[in-house]
Amino acid sequence: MHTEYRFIKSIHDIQPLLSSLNENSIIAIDTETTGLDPFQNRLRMIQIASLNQPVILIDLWKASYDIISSLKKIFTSSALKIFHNAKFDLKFLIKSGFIVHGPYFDTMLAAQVLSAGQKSQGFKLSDLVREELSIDLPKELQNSDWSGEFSEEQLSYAARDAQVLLEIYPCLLSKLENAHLSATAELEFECLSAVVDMELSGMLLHAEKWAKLTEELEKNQSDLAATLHQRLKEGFKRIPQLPFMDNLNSEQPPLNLDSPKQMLEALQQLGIPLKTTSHEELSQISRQFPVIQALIDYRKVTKVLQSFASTLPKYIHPVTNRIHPDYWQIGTTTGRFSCRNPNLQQIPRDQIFRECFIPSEGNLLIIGDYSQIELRVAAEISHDQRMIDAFQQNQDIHCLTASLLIGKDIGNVTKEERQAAKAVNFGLLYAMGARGLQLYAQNSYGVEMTNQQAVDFRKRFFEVYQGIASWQKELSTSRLKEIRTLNGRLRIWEDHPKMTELFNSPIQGTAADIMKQSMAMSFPYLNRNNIHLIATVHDEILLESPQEKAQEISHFLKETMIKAGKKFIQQVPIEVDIVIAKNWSEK
DNA sequence: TCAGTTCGCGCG
DNA sequence: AAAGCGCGCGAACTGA
Repeated sequence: MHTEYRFIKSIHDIQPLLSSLNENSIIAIDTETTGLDPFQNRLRMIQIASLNQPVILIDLWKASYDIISSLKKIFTSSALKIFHNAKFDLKFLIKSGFIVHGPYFDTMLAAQVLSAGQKSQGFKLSDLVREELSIDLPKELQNSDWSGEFSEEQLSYAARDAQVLLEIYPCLLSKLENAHLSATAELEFECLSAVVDMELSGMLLHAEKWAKLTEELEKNQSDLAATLHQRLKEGFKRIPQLPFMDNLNSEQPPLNLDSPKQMLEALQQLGIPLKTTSHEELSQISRQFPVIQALIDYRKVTKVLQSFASTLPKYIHPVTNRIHPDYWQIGTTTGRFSCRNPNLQQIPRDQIFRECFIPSEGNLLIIGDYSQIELRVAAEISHDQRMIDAFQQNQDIHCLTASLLIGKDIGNVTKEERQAAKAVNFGLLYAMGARGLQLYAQNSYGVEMTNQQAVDFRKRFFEVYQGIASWQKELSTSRLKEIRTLNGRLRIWEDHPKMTELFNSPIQGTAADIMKQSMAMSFPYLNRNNIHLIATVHDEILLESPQEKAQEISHFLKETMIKAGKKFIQQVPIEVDIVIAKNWSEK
């Protein structure tokens, strides 16, 4: 494959492209950098492809002032800008001082939207080119070095990567239209700037506080390990013929407390009836066996220690002193974000962890949280009149469920009853069984219920919320193999889906649509005011704002989040809780 | 030995 | 008839 290109030497070489730009222009942009980290590595080359023109290549390290200012004009023009994984290029462009304006078309996001959750790989540029153009791109230059002189081969590959974007774009565009996925893709593209800002901003961790916390947890862990050993030993003393006895008395670590396999074996030998050592099974018998409670306690602290406490500091960036995770816009089959390196979306809720996430000097956090968004979406989608009425009358939905289930006046519902109803609401919405409900209520909300109670609650729930019941009934008899969110986001299954997945997908997915809409809608204003998005956790947005602007910005965020919700949800009001805080634990 | 899988568990 | 869904991560475990 040969690509015509022009290596820009002077302002005259870039003039044809610049002067041909208008609001209908379409350009494809790719960049080459000296590495993957926008804070430590440098943007070297920019390639721009446009219709009926050779690809232009600009060596940023040698570009004159004139060329740079031409580039600035190109990036802020209203031309459609096509990228593959725009997030990467945009981060480098912004760190290099460029302002880049949409509209964007991201070929990677487009392909992911089109795949509708059917595959998790195969979104590399070369994959798309093979699929859309039936062309096998020659192998990428292995570890290509973009910090020295360019070879002819490097230049030609660089140009080619920009050129093919222009060629696969119409294919992807028409596929999106045919699949009625344009709105979904548009929303993803409109989100891009917000996601870029979020990754560049990252979050600030109070490192000293965190270190102290880690120390305490480590002490805690060794105490709990000792307790667990002690309890195991006590158990085996009563059954002295068991082989583990010797082990436990020796100096060597008797058995690996972290090994599910070894623990299962040991506990079974103690006569404790277990099939696995999952928390679910353990929690049921923790009262009868002190050793089980000891294992649960040990595991809890071990988990947070190895997953968070000891690993998080490794992610503090040497340049910014902040943590910059990777967000994946289509990291999940339903449309939610996923987050990695580290996954800030699963920092324990416990105050001792979250209070370590703080704003920088002179700033405050603004935390916006959609209230019961999935239940509101469910009411909207299922048209359940009782649930819709409840939300419209601003009733507490969990109290309402409690009062309806137990036939009590809504004002007399106790805290415990509300907790139980919360479990019922969230569980049964996605068709949890009675057994599951019972365990879920216990584990998530500390609510004891008998199996019979769970069966009754389940029955009552569907009598009371008939709209939910008939919506589920309709779906489960439909034999559908695909389903959409309220923004038209599609999920397709290869085989017949589990009903539970079919129920959950449009609800979780619509909530994700709303979150993305709110990010897209709020970014331009935030950006103008120099306010940064610093995280998003499914139904929650975090901003960092100078103290003196916080009031105004929090008001704006709340209104924008509600406005975003209203775009998809009309029958039910959207509620957003806003907090201005000195750390992440204040919610 | 090492890549891939499973278990268990943190979050929403 | 019965059925929680969506992730990422670390350690243990499996298989060639």
